[in-house]
Amino acid sequence: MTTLTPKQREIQERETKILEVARPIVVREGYHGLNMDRIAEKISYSKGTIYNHFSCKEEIIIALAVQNVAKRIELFRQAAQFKGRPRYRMMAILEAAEIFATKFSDYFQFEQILVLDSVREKTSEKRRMVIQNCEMQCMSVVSGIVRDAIASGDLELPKHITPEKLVYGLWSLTTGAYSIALTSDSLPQIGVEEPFAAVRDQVAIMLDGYRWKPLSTKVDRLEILMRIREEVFSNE
Amino acid sequence: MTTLTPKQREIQERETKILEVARPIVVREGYHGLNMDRIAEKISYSKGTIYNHFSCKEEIIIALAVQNVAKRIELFRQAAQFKGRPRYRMMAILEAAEIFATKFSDYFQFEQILVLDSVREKTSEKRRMVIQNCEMQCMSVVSGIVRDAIASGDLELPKHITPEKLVYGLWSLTTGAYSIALTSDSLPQIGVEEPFAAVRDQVAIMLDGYRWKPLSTKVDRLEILMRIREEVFSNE
DNA sequence: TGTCTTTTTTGACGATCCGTCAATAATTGC
DNA sequence: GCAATTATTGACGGATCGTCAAAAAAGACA
Repeated sequence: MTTLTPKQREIQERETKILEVARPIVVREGYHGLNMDRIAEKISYSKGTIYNHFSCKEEIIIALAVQNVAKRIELFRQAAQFKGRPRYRMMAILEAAEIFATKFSDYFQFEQILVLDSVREKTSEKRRMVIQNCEMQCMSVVSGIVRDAIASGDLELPKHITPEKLVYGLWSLTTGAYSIALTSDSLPQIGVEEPFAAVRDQVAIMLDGYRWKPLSTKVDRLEILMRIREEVFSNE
Repeated sequence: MTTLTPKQREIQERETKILEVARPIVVREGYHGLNMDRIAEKISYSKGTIYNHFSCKEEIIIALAVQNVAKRIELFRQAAQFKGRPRYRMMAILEAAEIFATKFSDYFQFEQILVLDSVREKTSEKRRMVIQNCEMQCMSVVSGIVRDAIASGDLELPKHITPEKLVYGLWSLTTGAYSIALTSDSLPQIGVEEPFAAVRDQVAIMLDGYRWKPLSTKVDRLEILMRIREEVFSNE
């Protein structure tokens, strides 16, 4: 199990190497910039060998995405462990999402490519499941916090709204905002200079809409944010 | 100006025809399904002729998007004319966005293709500007409603929050939600069966977070929604 | 070490699609 | 009706994909 023949090691290292070479190409030149001959040349193996690892270039792109999702879960789990009331832990989650969006911004590019049906079609069920699974785990961490808030009395949801719907709202707001911030030219034009700060405000307002205590008006949000950064994400 | 030679008419009609043929291909088979030879065959002209109209296939896709954006503005303008307090007019805007997302769902597919840098790069500045311009007009309709609400005393924004930031929040929330609803498989799995209804709830909660009067708790939202549908969108 | 088997690597190849352009056809102006 | 202009055509060169038979390397075993 643990012992590998030199050959097996070589193969494994080569797979890493392929992804290492592919990543900056996709990031800098997008979907069209990536092509098999180019990778082959860069890693000094023939094209056929790459096809032994990945059945098509779409598989390489989804593999790059897979490399990142584990980090996303890790950040979310760390955030959830912040010592404080559920609403503060939720603020920590938002901070985790922001760190992920900035430090691993590659990921959003891969995701943008992968939402295209014509690309997605060619990827393996297996890798697609890994990504979906991670997404669900993240959401489950978040809905856990919502449930804690309900249990502690800090939050009372309207009748027909489940914790999952709240999570759907936050997920939509943050991913929508990050994707607009990354791709749209209109934002600075309408005077939104710091999209991340703006998102934090919007989320705070949304949680206030739920009357999730303590309300943002009663709290020094900046101070909490600093504590989160120090206590949970000092290494990021 | 108004009179066209038969030849000019033919050319104009052919351009329409190209888009007519291309649209269902892109919708059904995505970016990769669309190719020039196929269009040429379907419209019974040679490939070269298509290149007289569009410099590349990316231009065809952005032209398809352009065909729809006018409708978006129209829907938003209609919505803004709803007779009632600003918050109800904002609800009408949300209804407009929902109608656009359902009746013109093609558009979101085109948009998903067009956010890719490698695709966007090949499109003309001119068509990109048309789209951005429409987007800005829509946002300006919405921020107009926000200003009306402030003027009438129904809404008071926190110090550092501009009407545009509020619009950014709503824009993020709705586009994020629609895009997740269209592409993610996780939604039904976590128990969110009716994404559009969920979005309406989330927006209501967000506006409550702003203390935008009348609060959703004081109002029969369903009744207002019915009135909006009847008075403004009965033809949709 | 030598030989046979299995696994891995290779790159030439066919297929597809893009975008061009010189040759041809149609239209317009006079 | 003829010359000038404009539009159409499809063969072509170029890029890239993914395959596969042949060659090379690795492994098994005496």
